[in-house]
Amino acid sequence: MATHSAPKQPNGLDFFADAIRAALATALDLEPAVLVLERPREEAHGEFAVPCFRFAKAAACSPPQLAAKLAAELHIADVCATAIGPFLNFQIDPQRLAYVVLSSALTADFASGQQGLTTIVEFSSPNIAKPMHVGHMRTTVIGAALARIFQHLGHKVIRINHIGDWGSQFGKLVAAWQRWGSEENLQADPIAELLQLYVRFHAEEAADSSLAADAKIAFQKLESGVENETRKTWRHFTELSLREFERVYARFGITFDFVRGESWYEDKLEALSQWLDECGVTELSDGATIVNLESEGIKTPCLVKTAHGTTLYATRDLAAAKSRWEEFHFDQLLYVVGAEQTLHFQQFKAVLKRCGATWQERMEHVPFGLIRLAEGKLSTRAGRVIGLSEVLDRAVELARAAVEEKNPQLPNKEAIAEMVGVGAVVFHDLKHQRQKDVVFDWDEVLSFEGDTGPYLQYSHARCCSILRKADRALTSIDSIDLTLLEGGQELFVAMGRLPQAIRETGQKREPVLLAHALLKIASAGNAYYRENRVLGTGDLALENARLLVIQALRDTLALGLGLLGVPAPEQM
RNA sequence: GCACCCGUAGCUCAGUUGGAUAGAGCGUUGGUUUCCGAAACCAAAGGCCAGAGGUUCGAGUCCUCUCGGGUGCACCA
Repeated sequence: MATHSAPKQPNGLDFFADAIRAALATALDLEPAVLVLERPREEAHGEFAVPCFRFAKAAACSPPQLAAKLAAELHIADVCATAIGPFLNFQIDPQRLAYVVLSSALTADFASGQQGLTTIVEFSSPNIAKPMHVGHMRTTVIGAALARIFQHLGHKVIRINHIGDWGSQFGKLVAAWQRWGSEENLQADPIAELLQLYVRFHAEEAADSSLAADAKIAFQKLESGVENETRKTWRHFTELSLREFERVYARFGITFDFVRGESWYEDKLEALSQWLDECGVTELSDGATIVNLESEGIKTPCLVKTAHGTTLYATRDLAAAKSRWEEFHFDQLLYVVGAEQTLHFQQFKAVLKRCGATWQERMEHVPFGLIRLAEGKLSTRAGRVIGLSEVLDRAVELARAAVEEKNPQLPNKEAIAEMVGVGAVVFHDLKHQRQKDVVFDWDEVLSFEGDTGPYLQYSHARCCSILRKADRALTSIDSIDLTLLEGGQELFVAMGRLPQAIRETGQKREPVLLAHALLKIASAGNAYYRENRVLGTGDLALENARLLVIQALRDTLALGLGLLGVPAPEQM
């Protein structure tokens, strides 16, 4: 399975990187693919660097000698090679760099690719009957960003929301509902009522053993497949919850191709059990059905059925995986799920491996670190939660105040505040490396200055503002005199690196790479239009040239923000 | 007890698959607005990359151990 995405035409700095790699490969008699172009530490040294240490031995000379030799021998169009010690640096002709980067940035498929790969991203996956809290933020935001990025890279992307709508917890919920439920409260605020029931169940469970027994029976009734009162209640809860989730997704601008709860795979569970038996991997242990995984180096066996015959999380995930494979024949299936479930994914992949399902290699757990509060781990039961809507509301509220203060004359301030607030929250999440735990800090999430979503949005809005004031049709790049552009090198390089950043974001499943590439672009952009005034210079040719840069910058920021899921208002 | 993840500036984080003098933001200090938007820009100060060994031309990055934080380890999801 290929993981690299080749753009239709090398764009941005890839255009030069490919040429450099090809020339270097010929000179060193190597495959271009093995040559990794690095970035010189000093920007003044050029756009690309190749340390010559590893090639020196084969060339029978010292690294500095090799670097010097290659610098003298290589002839690459519009690229100048120089040696500094053992480092071979490449500088792109500024004129040519500006042309290539600007023209690629102005095309709709900038930094895209074309591949027929099918990528499934499973993300968000909240549990019915509980509110979405900050803990759901990471999977939702990271998953949605990865999905958009793979789509941009040319994959056929299938987004699946694997709603937690099945399992013994619903037996508990139904049992609690039958004892204490109030239809009136449920209508008024469904999630709050369901949450209250859930919390109460756990509070009273220890003192009243009949509760757990009732819950067990309720789930058995649910799993029996027979239409009954229990099932009706469960379906009602599900519908109410989904409606709540939809509201949050709408604010994030997220849609799914399939909202398939665990229950969707209900009728596939029996066949799955049979399949596991046929594969000869199941065995009984203390009454439960398990798959021993010691042969795969995993000590804990995978439980696929409880002693009282009900299915488990792993059972349903196995059924889901198999069903997806049969339906989509995916090239990759990414599970954007918290790192605390690493063992679960190792186990259930190992089960499939034991069954001879080679396609399990295409499945990948994309783990992320926990969001914790300063007071400790999030806990729905303990009431230690911050609702996702609450976070968004507070961010929007602050954004509203900021807009009111900085730009009171704007029309549709409310819509802009929503975009800024949501953008701040989303970007804050994507700014962190996936695997690291995040301590939730209101001040940080709600900050609009520095390395933040609103900073990127501001840069974008500034470009929009300049273009709006110029109020003219953009001249074609080929009729523009790019020699008039003196500065901007840093900006062009930053923009030119976007294709690589997007590619790597996909390969490493790490949105922080794109986030940082965008910050660099915005920062270089802010410096650019500060130093190079666009309008009112009295030189029309110069204005048009700079306007083109602003247009390319705006398009690039809009592209990147769109991929991350940060809204890009034209004014703010 | 075993396994996995994390430890970089006062704080929050990057660090180009092992390369050149470790970079941003916040905060601190100082500067920039008769000029396309100051949610911005410019500059200064701030580091024994948790600690100790090892691997090699070269280590924040790889290996081993120690310390500190987090997570998981059979009928929850």
